[in-house]
Amino acid sequence: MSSQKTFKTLKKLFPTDPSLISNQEIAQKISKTLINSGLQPLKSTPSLLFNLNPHITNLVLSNPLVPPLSCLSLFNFLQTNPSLTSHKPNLQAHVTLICRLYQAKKFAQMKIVLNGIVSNDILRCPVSEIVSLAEDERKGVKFVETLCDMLFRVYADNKMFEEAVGVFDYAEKKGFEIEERSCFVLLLALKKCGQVDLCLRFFDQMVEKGVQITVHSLTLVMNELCKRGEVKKAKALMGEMAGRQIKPNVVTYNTLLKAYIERKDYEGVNEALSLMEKDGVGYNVATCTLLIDWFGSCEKIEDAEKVFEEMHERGIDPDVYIYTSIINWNGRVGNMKRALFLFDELTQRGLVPNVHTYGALINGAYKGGQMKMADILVNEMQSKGIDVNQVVFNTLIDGYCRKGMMDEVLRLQDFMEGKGFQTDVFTYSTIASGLCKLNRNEEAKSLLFTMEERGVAPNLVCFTTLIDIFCKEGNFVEAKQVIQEMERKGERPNTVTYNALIDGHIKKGKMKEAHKLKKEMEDKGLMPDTYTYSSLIHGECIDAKVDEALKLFHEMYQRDLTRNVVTYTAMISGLSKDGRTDEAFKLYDEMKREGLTPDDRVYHSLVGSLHTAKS
DNA sequence: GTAGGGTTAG
Repeated sequence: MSSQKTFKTLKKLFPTDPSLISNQEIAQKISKTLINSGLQPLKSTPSLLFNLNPHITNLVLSNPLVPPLSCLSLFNFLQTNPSLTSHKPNLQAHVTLICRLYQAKKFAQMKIVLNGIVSNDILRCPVSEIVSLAEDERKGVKFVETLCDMLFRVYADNKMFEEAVGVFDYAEKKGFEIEERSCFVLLLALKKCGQVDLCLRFFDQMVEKGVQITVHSLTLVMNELCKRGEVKKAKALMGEMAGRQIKPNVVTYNTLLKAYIERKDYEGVNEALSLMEKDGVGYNVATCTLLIDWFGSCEKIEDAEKVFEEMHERGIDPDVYIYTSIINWNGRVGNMKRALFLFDELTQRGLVPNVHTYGALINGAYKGGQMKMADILVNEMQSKGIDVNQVVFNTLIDGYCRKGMMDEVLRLQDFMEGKGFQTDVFTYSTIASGLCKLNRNEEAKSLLFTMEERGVAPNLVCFTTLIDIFCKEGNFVEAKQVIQEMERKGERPNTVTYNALIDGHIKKGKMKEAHKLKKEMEDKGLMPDTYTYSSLIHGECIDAKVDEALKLFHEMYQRDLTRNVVTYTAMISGLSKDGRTDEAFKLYDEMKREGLTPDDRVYHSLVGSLHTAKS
């Protein structure tokens, strides 16, 4: 008897014993079942799958008569059924199924199967291996290209960045194109994971390899450059890309504007705005919000209000973001009446205030010492179902710090921790500065010194507070040590830090050292601000160097720095003491024209000057 | 798909 005959006889004798049937036949049987009745019979009669092996699985999956989605069902069943662990689909099965799904244009499912490969330690393999398994299927170049693109995205989604770049390199070498859209997915994932270096490097690679960059990728990268302080580079990149016909849009300009605004770079802001105009890029509501922030931070609330007003003329609808911003700046300058009016207006417009909006109002109320109003707002917010969050707690703590109610502060801190919020870096610096205001410097210092042991790393503000304390004590050696320590920890002194140093030196009569510090900060690219100048003007006036003070006073004008009550007071009293009464009164008028309210010190100086006036 | 809102230091 031939072996074939024996086989047939045996098959007749034992028709249900699948071990004696060829792979081909088993595959046929499973395929037919799938075609005619779907997965259900295989589920209810698992014995049909007992003799399954990788070859059979692959035969079924590649059978063009079995619908791709039926293949997928079988695949998933094998993958998840605990009694079939020995039949889990292998790499070839994955790739075969991917080919079938591609033909059926089931791209989302394709991606899920690919995801199964890359997230499985046993199946994961170089892209070339997947491609070579797929190429056997002879589906053409377009398929392999799509496969690479998709694999690239799947790696990006899984934060497997090196692997993603590996696919990019492979595709590039093979002459395949990875879509810009996919590249953007990687850039975004890298950004979200804080992998900024890799993000910037990959963008360079995209440019180098001729990926057709879009304004979205460009803007994302510019934003990352700005965030790490490389604003010039961001601007240059924008110019370079404009040369390649990639035109910046309103979002790109907003990104740049934000960077300049954060740096208080007056020239930068104006340059960005005029570039927008030149390019014919109109403002949107985000641009207006940025401008309100810009004017607000320059203490130019009227200009901020003008932006808000003109927005309507430009046909831009306000949203809750911009309302929150304008409410915030009004609250900060103590105009709670206007802030509350705007709050009503936003509600009437059908906009819904959120925790940010209430936060701005509450902050304004506390800053203006209106504790009752603040408490009412906190209750109102909660009654609307908006919970007090970490920021609002810190705002409340700051409010009580400003009132010097330190017992209440500690009670709030306990309460906040009881609610599951951490005492964070804001809480620490707020309490420390509260203690300073009460001249409890030693307690403030010890709080700032010990916060790290309590698990919160001090930041620039904390270090600056500490430096300020030492400077006020005239302890410049300790202050320098703090600077060294903060720099070791990667925090660079900013304008406020320098202001603390400058003011400390001035108070000890060290004008020369103060000017040296101003030069040093400018060399580091830090902009002296209203505080820097006010301190220096005050120092020069005390030194009776009124002309030096006036020089600084005019320098402020050239730099478009706002002169506040403190600046004017220092200058007016300097002129008065020197007997230059006319000039003093002229400044007094100018100050009032600027909308500033002179305080008692100004009057005192002016009256004093009338007695010492030079004849 | 990229950008804008509330908290801390003088």
